[in-house]
Amino acid sequence: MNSEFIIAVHSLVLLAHKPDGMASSEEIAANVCTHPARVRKVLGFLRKNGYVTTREGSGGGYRLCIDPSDMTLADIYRTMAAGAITPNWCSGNPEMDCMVGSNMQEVMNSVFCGAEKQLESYFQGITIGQMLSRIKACQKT
Amino acid sequence: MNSEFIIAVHSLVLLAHKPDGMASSEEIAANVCTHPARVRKVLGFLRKNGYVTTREGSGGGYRLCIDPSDMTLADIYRTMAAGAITPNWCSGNPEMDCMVGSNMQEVMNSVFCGAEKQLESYFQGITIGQMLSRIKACQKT
DNA sequence: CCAACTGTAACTGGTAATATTACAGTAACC
DNA sequence: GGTTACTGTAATATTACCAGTTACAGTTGG
Repeated sequence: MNSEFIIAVHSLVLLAHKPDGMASSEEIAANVCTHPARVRKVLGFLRKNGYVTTREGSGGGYRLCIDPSDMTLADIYRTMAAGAITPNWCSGNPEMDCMVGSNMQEVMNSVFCGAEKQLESYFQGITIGQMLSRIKACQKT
Repeated sequence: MNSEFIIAVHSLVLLAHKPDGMASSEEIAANVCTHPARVRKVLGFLRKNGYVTTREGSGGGYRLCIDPSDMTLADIYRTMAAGAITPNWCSGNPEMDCMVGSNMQEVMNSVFCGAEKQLESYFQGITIGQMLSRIKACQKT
């Protein structure tokens, strides 16, 4: 899976956890363990999709603008990592004489298309709010 | 997805399609569009898992030794690409003070563990025999 | 012995992913 | 109005991974 998916999810959970729902790219980067520039890039995508608002300038940063229980991992997957499990490497070749070799790409494609749908429906069942609950549950033990 | 998974599936479908169920690495490689050495490596794994038998020496090659309708993509996934969708990149750090940053790895891990299971159950419903049927269906149109 | 294979390991080159740097633009605050 | 603290974005290392390739030892049939 795409690391940008991870960064997006982690950032949103962090924002959901903060009392004021706000944080700067530097603060998020320290928590995620990556570079602030990457965080800005990822959260820029999330802004364009309406999941966070940003404020530039001093005292600025990112703020969650959707209820954490209304945002699922499927939303984030579609935004940040659609097609991530479909391989970029292709076997066979449609020009080929052999029936197997010439049609494998198409069949393989339909298989992974189904796999994507399967994965999305799984992610559909997990919200940012639930992620936060799970984290709290970890903490207690 | 791992390209070795693709090569494995393609090779097995090809073997299932051949009347005598047998082919050399060179023949398979030409059909898959890759190098014979890669095919030998992949089919070596399949041999170790009991899906094909090999014969070295002149006139040798690979032969399917399981009924195509008994072999599912899930079997191949577990052999060739287990953990393929779980990211190798980790956010957060268990040593961290913050509750979110310190527990994110564990929670993210459980999420992807579930995703793997979901994917496997999808692959469980697709056999090599069905793949071959789908290819034949493509050919007709 | 020779030819045709498999089984492996090692090396190469290209490409994708991550980290880093840099700087223009913007807003708060004194 | 200047300074400080941010975002937005592009460009540039740097690293890691992956497919392709080569090479050669081992095996088998003729």
